[in-house]
Amino acid sequence: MSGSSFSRPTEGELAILQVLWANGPSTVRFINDELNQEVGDGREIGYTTTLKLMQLMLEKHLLARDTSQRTHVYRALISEEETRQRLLDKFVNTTFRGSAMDLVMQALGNHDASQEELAAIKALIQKMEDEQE
Amino acid sequence: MSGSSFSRPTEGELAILQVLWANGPSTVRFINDELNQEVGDGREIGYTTTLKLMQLMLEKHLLARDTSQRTHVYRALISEEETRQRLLDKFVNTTFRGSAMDLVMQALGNHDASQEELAAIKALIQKMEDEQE
DNA sequence: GTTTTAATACGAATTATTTCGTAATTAAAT
DNA sequence: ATTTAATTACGAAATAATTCGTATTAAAAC
Repeated sequence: MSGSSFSRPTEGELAILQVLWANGPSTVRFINDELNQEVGDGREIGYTTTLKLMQLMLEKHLLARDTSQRTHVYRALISEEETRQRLLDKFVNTTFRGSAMDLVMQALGNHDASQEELAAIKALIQKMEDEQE
Repeated sequence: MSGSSFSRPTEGELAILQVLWANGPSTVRFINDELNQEVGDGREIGYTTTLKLMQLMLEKHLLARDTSQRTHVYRALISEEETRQRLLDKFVNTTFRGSAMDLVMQALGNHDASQEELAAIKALIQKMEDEQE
């Protein structure tokens, strides 16, 4: 299991995947709109820029598309879960020298967690401790 | 506080910073050796490649150097803590849609944590709950 | 049916990052 | 002193990622 070989998505590719994961199969137009309405500096991403990137992602087998209609509908070929895990592993290695715990501690320490969130984490830890024996 | 403006280090730059953070001020030779001895594919990073990158980092004010000796000694101008936090924020936003808790849960879930590590996290959570009131 | 609008395809320019070759310089070794 | 080895400086090539212009085509509006 898990020996696949798709390249890690770049930042731009990831942004597109996020839209697809959040909204399901979508057109280039929709994705480009979504990317642009993320309030920011004012920089606009051109339509053909998004189109080109998605066409490249198609070649890399990150996406597939339905071309039965004139307006093509794209969908993600990799899951959010798998991608997150892959990027997380990489991030832990490069930024936290491989220590996932250091990352957890820092992520916890610098964000206000709600009561519920803390409870969820405690529950997970409890479960891990139970399984540990 | 904290409104500084250094650019996020690239992957290559980060690797160099890691060596400097771990070993303190170092020469190009030492850093290049460290980077290469990370067992891997066999790809060797050339000495001048590392040198050039470090010279560029100098211009970006990521590093400073002591040129009193023929062999220059470089040191990091940004802290590991600050850099980790900056990269972590970015990573949470791009990969976990801003949810640090999602990241924590996934990082916890996919690594075997030792008893001590779990205890440390529990202690931190306890502290946060106490402070929450 | 003609015009307008919107989509795709594709090449190429731009920008960022990494890589290295070569020359010049300095120190060390012989 | 001369040779050898190591270092810095610097330009430029190679690679990766992003961006966009323009031509073409298909549908929709008129």
